[in-house]
Amino acid sequence: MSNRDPSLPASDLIELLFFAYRDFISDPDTILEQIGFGRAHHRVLHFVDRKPGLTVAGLLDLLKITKQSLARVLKQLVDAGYIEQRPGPEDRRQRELYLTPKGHDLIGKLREPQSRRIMAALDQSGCGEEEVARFLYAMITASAKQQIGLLNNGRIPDDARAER
Amino acid sequence: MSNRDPSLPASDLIELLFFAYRDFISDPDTILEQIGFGRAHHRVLHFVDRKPGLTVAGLLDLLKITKQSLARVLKQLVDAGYIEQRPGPEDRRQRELYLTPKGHDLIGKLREPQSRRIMAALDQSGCGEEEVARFLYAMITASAKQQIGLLNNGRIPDDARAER
DNA sequence: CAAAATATGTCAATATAGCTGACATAAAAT
DNA sequence: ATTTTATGTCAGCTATATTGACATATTTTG
Repeated sequence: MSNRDPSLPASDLIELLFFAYRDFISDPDTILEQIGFGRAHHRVLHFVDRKPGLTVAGLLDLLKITKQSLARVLKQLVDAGYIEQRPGPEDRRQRELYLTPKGHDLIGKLREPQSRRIMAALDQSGCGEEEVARFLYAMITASAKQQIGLLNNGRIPDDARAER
Repeated sequence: MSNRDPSLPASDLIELLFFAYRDFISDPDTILEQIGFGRAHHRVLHFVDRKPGLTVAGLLDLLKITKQSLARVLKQLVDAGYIEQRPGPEDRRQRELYLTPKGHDLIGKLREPQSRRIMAALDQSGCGEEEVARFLYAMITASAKQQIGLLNNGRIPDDARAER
């Protein structure tokens, strides 16, 4: 009954991933648009929230973009009062990044529809959160897994360790 | 032990989805870059492969981009011999789109690393393909689900129907 | 201590992929 | 015959990325 090429399994999943991610990412877009921000701002807010005190270099490493690309976005976030920069306590060249209350508020609002969509999908599909987390974690390239480890202070998401 | 806000569950999944999708999409990017194409070309090839004879309007609807945005990409694909346009048999204003052998070859090469990554992730995570398909399908907005139905000739991916 | 390396910021030019608006053409529908 | 539809195309705009060059403050190193 399937019209899929059996020599290329997972072809369905390729397409589902495209649609799922597009719809998933479109939720916060509406909110961002209203305040003149884009996805780039969202990502910065997300990671600074996840790792308060993250440095500019750390952020660049996570986002895998250039300093110049980050500069504009970060400046807008700082100027608009969503992010605060503090000189690093050890190394005063560094700028540690922190969310302001306004920043916390925004990332919460952006997270809300995405969280809601995920919870609904888990519910409808009958999949467990750890299960899906294990799959997604396994989709990630090794080098990025390290970064996730750092974000989680060494804690690996759920039980991805159980990789036989 | 988690540093997650319990009022916002699925926060882990939000991040995992970001990394997973980024790495997933980066696989074909390398191949595309070598021939001067981008992700937009990939998407067009994918959907024309999935639904041979797709019209321009149908494609616009799937991609949710404007005619003007598609124009450049489609022209390049046609000019370079990856896609063939034929006037619609019923309505001669329409341009039905088909992959040429060269187009089939390319989409196959683009699909390969993605397919490989997915299969490896299913294997490592111990998740079943249908399970993951059910979750991803549930992540998709209702209107887009209809389009997937059309692509599959009415067949709903795996058993997403079993949505209690 | 002087020199080199590092963390960050900034200026300028460029590319890609999207957008809106306007208008053209051919074919179909009314 | 007129209007609507499917498609194509021109022009200009935006967001987000890029590279290269250079400036500044601070830390590290010889």
